[in-house]
Amino acid sequence: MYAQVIVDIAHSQVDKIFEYSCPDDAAIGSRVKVPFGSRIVDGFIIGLSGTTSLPAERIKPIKETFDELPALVPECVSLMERITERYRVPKAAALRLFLPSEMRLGKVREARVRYVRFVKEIPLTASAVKQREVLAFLKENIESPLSVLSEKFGRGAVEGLVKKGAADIFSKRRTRSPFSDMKERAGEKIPTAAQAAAIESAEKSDKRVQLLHGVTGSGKTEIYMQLIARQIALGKSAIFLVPEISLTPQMLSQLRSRFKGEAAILHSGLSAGERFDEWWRLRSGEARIAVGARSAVFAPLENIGIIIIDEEHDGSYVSESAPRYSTADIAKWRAEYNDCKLILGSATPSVESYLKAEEGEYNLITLKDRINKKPLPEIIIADMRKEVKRGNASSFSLALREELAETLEEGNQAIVFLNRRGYSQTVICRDCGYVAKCGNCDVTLTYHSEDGCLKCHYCGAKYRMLDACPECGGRHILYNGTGTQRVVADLKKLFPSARILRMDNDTVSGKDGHYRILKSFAAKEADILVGTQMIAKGHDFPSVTLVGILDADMSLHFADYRSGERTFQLITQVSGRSGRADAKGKVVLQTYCPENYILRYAVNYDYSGFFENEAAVRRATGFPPYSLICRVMVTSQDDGEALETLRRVYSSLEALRAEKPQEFIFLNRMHSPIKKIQGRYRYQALMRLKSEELLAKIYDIAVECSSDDALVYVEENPANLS
DNA sequence: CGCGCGCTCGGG
DNA sequence: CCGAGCGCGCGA
Repeated sequence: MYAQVIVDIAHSQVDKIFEYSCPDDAAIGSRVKVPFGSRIVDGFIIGLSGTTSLPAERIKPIKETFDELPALVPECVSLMERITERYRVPKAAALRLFLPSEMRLGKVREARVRYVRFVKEIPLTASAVKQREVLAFLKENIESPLSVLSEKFGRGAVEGLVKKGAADIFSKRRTRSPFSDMKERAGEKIPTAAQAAAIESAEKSDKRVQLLHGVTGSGKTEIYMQLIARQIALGKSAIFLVPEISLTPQMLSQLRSRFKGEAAILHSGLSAGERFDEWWRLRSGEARIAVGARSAVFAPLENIGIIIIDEEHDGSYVSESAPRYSTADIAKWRAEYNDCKLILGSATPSVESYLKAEEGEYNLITLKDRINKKPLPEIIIADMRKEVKRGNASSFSLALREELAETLEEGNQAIVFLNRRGYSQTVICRDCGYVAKCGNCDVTLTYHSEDGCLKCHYCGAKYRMLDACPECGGRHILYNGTGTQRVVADLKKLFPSARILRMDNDTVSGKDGHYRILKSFAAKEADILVGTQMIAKGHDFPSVTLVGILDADMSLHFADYRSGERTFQLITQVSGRSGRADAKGKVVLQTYCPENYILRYAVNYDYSGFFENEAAVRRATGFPPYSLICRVMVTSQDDGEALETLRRVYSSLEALRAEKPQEFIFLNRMHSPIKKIQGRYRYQALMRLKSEELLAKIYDIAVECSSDDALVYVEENPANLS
């Protein structure tokens, strides 16, 4: 028997299939060790054959096979081919996506627990009191973990018995089940009429992809649960994807209570061992529901009955390192392979997805009401220009202050949202205009009051706060712009007795940093939660009746074709946090341009109005989804090398344009807006293309121009152009 | 990717 | 004449 093997070296030069001889029981998908040149490397069997075209003397045998069950399910081979074709990465790089990283590095093995078991009765001397006790215990219980026995009777007694042959030690695989200590809530709910209709529509539709557009609080989660439960009942498996930040304990406990051990959680908060065990539970069939962020789309499941992507518009579904896959693409391929439905759910679908639904490619399912027709919170616009005129220079409008006071008085909770970490955005010298910047990153530094230093939000570097301007020596240092830290400080002054929590990248450290904060807020240990982006998503706080959005304009003025879409999504998502239980919710939206059409639609919860307008703008200006924006990034530690590489990239692109001028709407090259990040210089070629036709060739150019000194990569419709 | 081979250049 | 340095191609 011969095996086609991909060696686990992600490099274009060894990106080919090698043939080895193997035992007849070898299986496709197995991880193996093979001799390769002068060394032994890991590899994957992706095919088997009885014959080979190579001369027998060149064929070497596979050294060993790793797992009793092939790590890759058969579908992986076809997915791997699609990934390599679409994103132009080596086969090994594509295959690596299917394994938890800790498995490849061989760092984690299965966790094993040693057990002691009863073998036979033996005579014991009168003095062996402890051993007699152990033996009696074992006869009663047949087997028991070694650690338990050792603690109870002492290690010596146990070992004595083992030596005498009365007991023996063996080991069992242990599953490090995360969240096993979580309280379980009530199980099944009865779907509302609207939910039942949505479920039926999704199941009956003849379209592969279902776009579930439901306002915040319309009960999408329950629909997902029901859809999953039905597939599980049919003996199939399911993948449920959520943005990393939505993997809250609430959501996990809901899944656990509903599906018990059938659900396996894959996310970055788990320890390596936990992730490894959860992964194997899926692979072995012990669990059939994979829940997780982006990478869980590669879950080792067979016979998939449904794939769900919640908050489908969320930016975290695009990988930011090679291969820069789009989760929806992979999910579509898997849905095709398994002939099952893909559900995209959101309160604010991406313009791209909604357009596909309108054009009939996706089936559109709409939930226009909250559960029990609870009203959506009222959004009050606070015109900050008037506040300034009125002499109010603080970050809080009069309206927000009044609403905050009222909320606190009533014993309810409030969320204050703004999209800036730290205390103040920039530190400027008033004398000469000097702005403090990071040495590695060409980015302005942010002042953080708690440690009294300047931080770079791109590389995390810390600098000492300036006493004087390094340029002119002036001592008039100005803190410009407001961050979360400052908002907390200001709120404390306004409401001295209020308990305030802050949640942003600086306060959520470690494995369960943000769970701790959210849990504490949910337990009403604080009255006001101040935070960035990360508080916007899917959390359910029944006592929150007020949401303040401090700088709704911030994201609006970004030089990005999606800034309107993002702002709309953000306002809708954050507003959705208010008034989820019985009390009526309110939202105060502070802005300097209340007449902006995006804000108008957001205030009225008018998604279709927003969509029609936005789509018309995109069509007229030739922006995605009516075109494809493509950026080829070049980065290098050496400025000259980066520039030289960009020149080569650009001339190849120009050659491509000469071939197919009608495909290019636009092509240019430039410095990246941020010239340096983490010590690497950045240049880019930016283009707008009519279609995806030339994408493969552009990826090829990137691969060709990439070298040891300069990294070249392609981004499709990049989320930001920094 | 990591290795070995062979070619080239420079020192003695 | 030999040893170090580098580019290339190979691995099954």
